[in-house]
Amino acid sequence: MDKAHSSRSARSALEPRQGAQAIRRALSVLRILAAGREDGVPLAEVVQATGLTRPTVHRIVHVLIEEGIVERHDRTGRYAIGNQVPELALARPRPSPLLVAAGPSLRRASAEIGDTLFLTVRTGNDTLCVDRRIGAYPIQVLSIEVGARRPLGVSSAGVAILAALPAQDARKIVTANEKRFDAYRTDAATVLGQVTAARRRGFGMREIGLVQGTTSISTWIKTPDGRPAAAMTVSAVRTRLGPRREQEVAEILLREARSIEQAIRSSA
Amino acid sequence: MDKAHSSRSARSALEPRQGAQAIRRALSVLRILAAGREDGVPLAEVVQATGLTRPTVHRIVHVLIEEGIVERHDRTGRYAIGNQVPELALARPRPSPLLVAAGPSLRRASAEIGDTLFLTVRTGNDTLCVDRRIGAYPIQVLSIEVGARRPLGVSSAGVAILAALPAQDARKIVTANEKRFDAYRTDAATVLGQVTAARRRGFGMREIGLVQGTTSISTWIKTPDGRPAAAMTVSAVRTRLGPRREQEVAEILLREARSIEQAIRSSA
DNA sequence: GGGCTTTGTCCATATTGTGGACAAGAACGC
DNA sequence: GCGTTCTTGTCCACAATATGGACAAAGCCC
Repeated sequence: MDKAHSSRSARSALEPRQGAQAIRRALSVLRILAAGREDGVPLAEVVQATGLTRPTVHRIVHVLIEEGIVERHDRTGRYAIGNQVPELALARPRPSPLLVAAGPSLRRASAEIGDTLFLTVRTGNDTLCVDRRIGAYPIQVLSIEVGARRPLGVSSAGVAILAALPAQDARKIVTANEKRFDAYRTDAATVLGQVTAARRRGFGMREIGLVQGTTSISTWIKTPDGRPAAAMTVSAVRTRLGPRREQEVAEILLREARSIEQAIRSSA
Repeated sequence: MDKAHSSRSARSALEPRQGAQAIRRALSVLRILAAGREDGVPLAEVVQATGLTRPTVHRIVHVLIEEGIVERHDRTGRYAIGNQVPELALARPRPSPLLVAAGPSLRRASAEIGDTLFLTVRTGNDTLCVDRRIGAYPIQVLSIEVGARRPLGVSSAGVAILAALPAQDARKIVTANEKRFDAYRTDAATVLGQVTAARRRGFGMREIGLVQGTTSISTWIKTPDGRPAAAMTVSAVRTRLGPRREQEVAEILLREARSIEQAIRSSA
């Protein structure tokens, strides 16, 4: 084995470092729990989503409870993120630069479009909704809230982000998330199909949103290094987004996505 | 060994569960990093504060970096809480009941006293500042910000909380934090002395605040189960808090602390 | 009360994580 | 420039730690 120069250079990029299996496992458990938000997630689902064995998940979860990182809801038996997590988060007082950069664009687009607007970031293999703006139109799709977290691929935002990634990376993520797709009634093949379509079209779309009768359109937002870090999404009841308006909305989103990318570049 | 009924009953209270050393260690590292806020903490200080060996801390920290939980500032080489922590925290949307319950009291006390007011919670062996209100008086002590985290015992809020705990628990915490006191130029004996004084007096006080020339007064706030969970603190330049005014301010703080306790009880 | 699903526990085992010892940078002095 | 002292980073033999198969208990639904 060539141990000569395997260290320094290759290390930072390829994520090899070992000697902490348990810590990594605990974190993947936490990320699954985060997707369950206030209500939490039953143990069996964590087992399914992480691919770990039940005793292992059980042990991890209960240690995290003792440490205050996880809570168990007595009524339901579900496990959820505990209140020490926000406490740790207070150590980072500044709002993310993306949120700052996106502010004006979200305001403009929301006023112009009138339907609900979402800003979603990529975090690992998940999408995470970090901002939501309600529009002026009387029927709004409010199912997704700030903090909502889903496997990349199941929402139109996730599809858009996957579409903007190198095809190989996208495929790797979809494979990694495969086990979690069942819970959202989709599968790897469907997701990959939507990604290809989005790549061709230039923006992501789900004609059948996660909520019945809604449609979503998403554009990706890239950081200066060319990697998609977020997506901007409009969701509306299906009848509001016919072919004509779809094109119109997409153009606004594309324009504002470019404007956000510009704002990030000049803030860095 | 009596394994008969060692499980179920004793488990929840006495924190025994094992099989996750590495996870616990990673968490204690995280809590130290949280105390470093944006600037972070040098590796050596994490080693000192946690009592772990350097290779171990190094390994843990770097795995956490790969996972996005920790960041390393390239200029300084210091380690800090990473941006995935706030992302996980988004899973808990509700503000803590304490913050809600304390709102009106903080507003009243701040208006009445005119000096800077802090709400500090206990989290494990640390105090964590969760709210700050600036008063009307032109000289304000602003050194402590929301998110500031310190070992229980080094601030007047910490002393107040320790004073309200059973003496034995307080001593245990002080011992656990001993290694971290150097960094704040104090030691276990001094802290225990202040705790005793606070217990007699009915409120916590530091004549020489963490910042030169300031004085702080803190009252503890107990949850319905009788355990002190937080403290309310006034900080001012020393000359503002002579013996007469000290008594006056303490009375307001004591009154509002009871009022917060009442509010918690009725919200639960 | 019998089947079914989900959660919790035990313990022998080897895999994982440990930390002593060593190496490589960085910051200072002169 | 070249020691000196600091902090950070890496290696690897060893054993304590975390693992997961198998079993138990607790709910839930008919």
